[in-house]
Amino acid sequence: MEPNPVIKGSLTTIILKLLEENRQMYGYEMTKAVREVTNNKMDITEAALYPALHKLLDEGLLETTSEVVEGRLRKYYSLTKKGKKETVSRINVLKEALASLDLILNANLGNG
Amino acid sequence: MEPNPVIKGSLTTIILKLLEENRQMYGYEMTKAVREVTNNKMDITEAALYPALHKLLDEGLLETTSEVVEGRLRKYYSLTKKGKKETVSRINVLKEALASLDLILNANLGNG
DNA sequence: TTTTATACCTAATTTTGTTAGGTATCAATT
DNA sequence: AATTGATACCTAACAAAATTAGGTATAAAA
Repeated sequence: MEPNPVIKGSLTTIILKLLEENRQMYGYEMTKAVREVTNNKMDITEAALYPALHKLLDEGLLETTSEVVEGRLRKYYSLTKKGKKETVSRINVLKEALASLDLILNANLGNG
Repeated sequence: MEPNPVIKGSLTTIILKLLEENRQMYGYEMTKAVREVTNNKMDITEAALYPALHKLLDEGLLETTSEVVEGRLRKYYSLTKKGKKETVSRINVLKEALASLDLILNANLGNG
């Protein structure tokens, strides 16, 4: 059972959604959370995740605090004020896009 | 009302889906069909569409026949045998990915 | 002591779509 | 007669985003 591909372009919105529901999370935790809620059907690779997190930081949507827990570094991410606004907006955009895609995949498109 | 972004990676599957329900279609017709079923919310640009069609041709999933209708060229695309199989598979993969994404966007992901 | 899980990361490449055009026909408007 | 809008095909340069394929390091378990 190979995991579902991450729908391209949705990764940053997934991150924002996770942080909307959790005050703070670290990267590795996000990968586990996604596997858990999707029953291991979706796997966020770290090679995609970390650059995405850094981009969201650059855009001012996230901020970080670091901690050492059990001898290992954890970099916690949380939404900035700007990030909270943007999250609502991006989730809506994605949901609308998904609704359109559902129309195409499920509607009757035939002429004959 | 700006159109929804086309979810990246879904374009070729959209094309295959259209051709699964219509024996043959030409490119321009596909752009109109998508606008119609999505109430103008999704717009497939021709600059994305034609390269995607050519790629599917190269993969042996589509074949073409050309016609001149009212003085203008129409290049009709249809699914090959291989294309029909692949269509079923790709639609399933996309639907599963969408289901996982729905879980993330709608599920309760919070710990606190 | 080697493997598994945790935890961070980058570089090169590929895939895919966007931006910004181009060509040409036909019908309708000015 | 000339322009505009719809039809109908297309490409080139670029950007965005993920994949492939690594790397480093700690701690726990086998």
